[in-house]
Amino acid sequence: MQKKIPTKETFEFFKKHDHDVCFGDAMMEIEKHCHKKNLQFTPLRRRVFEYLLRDHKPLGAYEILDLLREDGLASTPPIAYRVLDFLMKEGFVHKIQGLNAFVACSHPGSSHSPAFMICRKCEKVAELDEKISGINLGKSIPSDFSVEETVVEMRGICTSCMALS
Amino acid sequence: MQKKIPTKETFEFFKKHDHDVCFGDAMMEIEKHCHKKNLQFTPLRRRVFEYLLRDHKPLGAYEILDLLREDGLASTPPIAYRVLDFLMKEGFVHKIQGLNAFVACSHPGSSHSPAFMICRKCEKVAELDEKISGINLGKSIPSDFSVEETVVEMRGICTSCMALS
DNA sequence: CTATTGATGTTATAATATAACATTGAGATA
DNA sequence: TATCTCAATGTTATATTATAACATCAATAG
Repeated sequence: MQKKIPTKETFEFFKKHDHDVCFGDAMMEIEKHCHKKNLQFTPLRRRVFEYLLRDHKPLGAYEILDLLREDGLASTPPIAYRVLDFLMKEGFVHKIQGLNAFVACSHPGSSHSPAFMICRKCEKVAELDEKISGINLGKSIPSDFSVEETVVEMRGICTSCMALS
Repeated sequence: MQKKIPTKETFEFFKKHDHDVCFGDAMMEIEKHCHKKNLQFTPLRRRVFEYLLRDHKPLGAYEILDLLREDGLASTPPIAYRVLDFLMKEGFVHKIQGLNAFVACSHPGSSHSPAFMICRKCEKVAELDEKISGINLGKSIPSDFSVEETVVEMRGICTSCMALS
């Protein structure tokens, strides 16, 4: 059992937030999830998830491999892709299609069609869930198509980076 | 000058539509556009655009290169990517991020944040404009991010393919 | 005519991702 | 204990997607 942690608002990621809480929260969630589903949250999986949680910047598979190599771990492509597949399948990591990169999920558990805001300057990413974004694609589409999965990505610039220019 | 062609509804692409009209319409548009902007709609660019217009299936860059090779034309990667860049820049082709593939735009001219419905079975793609989709991301996002570009893709199954199962 | 420019052509390589198979280690079971 | 099984990890090779850098060519502006 862990202490209750205040809900964070996703779109605050571009501002300051308590990242230690954020990090610990996510770790706790994935541990709980894996325990419940009898899945192995192995050192390798933990390590990769840590890289992704460090800040809200997406990492490419080969960046992850570089980090693994620095840490003296195995670092051939399948290693990274397999771990990422696992983390994505369990809903703790998303792929950012527009960047060929991977980012830790900010709302694990909440059933989602995530939407991402990607800052083109700092490259950080914020994830919006449907309630915040007001986006719900499934409901807005024509009747001759049945949606199974959605990708929503917005490129732009975040307030912090805007302030710097 | 050309005869006025009836507006097509984008989401009818998964059903039957008059593809000759559709094709001719698009060709006319791009010719007009290039003439107006004093851009060269060269044989190579025309050929690639034709491949993309043939049906509403997205083509990968290397598929386009195969078609060029079959047609006895130059077919090294930069050829395809350059033409695709041109067609995308002018708004007549979009990239489908989830497929690493390219598709002819269905609403050239209409200022858009396109949304795509991609059938996982027949692999055809329909493009929705904001009015039809009811999607308008720019308006729904938090105030600490300024959207410059959006990617919206829906994977699923179209009526035609649904009917076959 | 020659200089510039945009388009195309060519060679090489970078970046991203997967297939196929080998090894290991931690339970389950005989 | 022995060994079976299975998921995870490790390894080798290769497929797929994309770009960098530079060469050529043809139209046209000066």
